[in-house]
Amino acid sequence: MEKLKPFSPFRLSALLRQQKDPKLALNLFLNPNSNNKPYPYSLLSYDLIITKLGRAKMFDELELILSKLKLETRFTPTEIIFCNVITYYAQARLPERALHVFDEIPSFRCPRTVKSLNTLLNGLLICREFDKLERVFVGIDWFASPDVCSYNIMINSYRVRNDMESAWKMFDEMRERRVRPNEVTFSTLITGLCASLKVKEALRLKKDMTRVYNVEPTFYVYASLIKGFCEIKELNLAFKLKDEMLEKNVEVDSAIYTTLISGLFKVGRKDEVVVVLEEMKRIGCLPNTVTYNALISGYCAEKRFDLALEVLNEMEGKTCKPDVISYNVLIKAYFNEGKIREATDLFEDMPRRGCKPDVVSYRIVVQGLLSGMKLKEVAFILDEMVFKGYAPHLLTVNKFMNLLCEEGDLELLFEVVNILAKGNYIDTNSWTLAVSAISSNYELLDFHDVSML
DNA sequence: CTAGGGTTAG
Repeated sequence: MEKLKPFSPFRLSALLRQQKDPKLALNLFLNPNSNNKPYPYSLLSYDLIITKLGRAKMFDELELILSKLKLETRFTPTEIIFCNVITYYAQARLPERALHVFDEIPSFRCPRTVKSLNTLLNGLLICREFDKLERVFVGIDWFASPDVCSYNIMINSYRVRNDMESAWKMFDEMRERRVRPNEVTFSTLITGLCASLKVKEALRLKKDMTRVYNVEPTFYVYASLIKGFCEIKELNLAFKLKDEMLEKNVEVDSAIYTTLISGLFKVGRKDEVVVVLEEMKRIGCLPNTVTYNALISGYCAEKRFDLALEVLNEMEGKTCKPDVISYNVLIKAYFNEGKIREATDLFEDMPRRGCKPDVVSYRIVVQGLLSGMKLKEVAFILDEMVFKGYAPHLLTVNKFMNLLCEEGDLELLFEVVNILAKGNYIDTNSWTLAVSAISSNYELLDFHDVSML
């Protein structure tokens, strides 16, 4: 085998940067030369390989690199490297390892600041480790003095738990400690208020943030408020906020417009939807697939299947193609209206139209056929589903098997048991039910193989 | 990659 050529540290970094495969990058990193002299790695090459291994969740290999880095004496690693590692562990839901990395930072001769502390706080929030989060925050002064970002993470941790009272306590504490709230602080609080439908209160806070704290509302503030007002059916106020965004040159994107469109449908003002679409066109905001899906969903709710189909067909000629959700919405709506034929036709047409049905599509079809008492068809779809490795919904399975028992269709029940057993999709209760139904009546079945039971 | 948001299916 040809020996690997030695690389200069500069060349090694360049090669690492362009190597997409993390395993090959690791090989490159570990074997940069053919002689046995210690290799003069650069900090950049460490940074590159750590990033690649972290993104690939190759944590054992990452730890190996870190242990090498710990022995380096020619330079001091930057704190940002450890921030990255903490975040990789957090995203992989490994809070203990994230904590461990934080503890180890000093042993790399790297000073720990509020930056890595905040990364750790946010990592614990990502992992939903609220107790650990609180414990770190309470002892925070031992490491560093909390800044506005630390407080924002804590406020957000209470917001995700719908504990706005504690969020406000944090807000008070930060002011006592002379940490000035910023636009993130207010958008987090406003989002929390809107989520608990205290939209008017949220609007008041938007006024106060400018008047009292001299912080201008951001895109995030508007997005939350518009959603909030749509939810409480105050469409006029939602539109007023959108106009204010345009006035203040805060970018209005298609998601904001989509919120407004679905809001209009919800209050039965579907005639105004076209006006919104025209405005989007006028200001150069292109509707995306989600916008069109909102239209399909809205028209379906109005039982205007003709219009919904029109949108779907229009999408097929556009750059934003219909996705699996477009079809699922329409199929579900057909079933709800008892239009079983239309629903199954569209479902079966999906592959030809270039869209693969997903587990949700199958669940919708099973549920729909079951409601329509198309029991043989349910069994057929279940078979296809199990073959594709999609898990049927447990409650639907139980309902179906119960129904077959009640109907006394033991033959079909037996078939369904065979299908579902392949994917191990039968729970204990349904097994008991099926076994007792079939075994107490097996002489009625026109086949004899019940050995599998 | 120290912090925040909104849209469509189940």
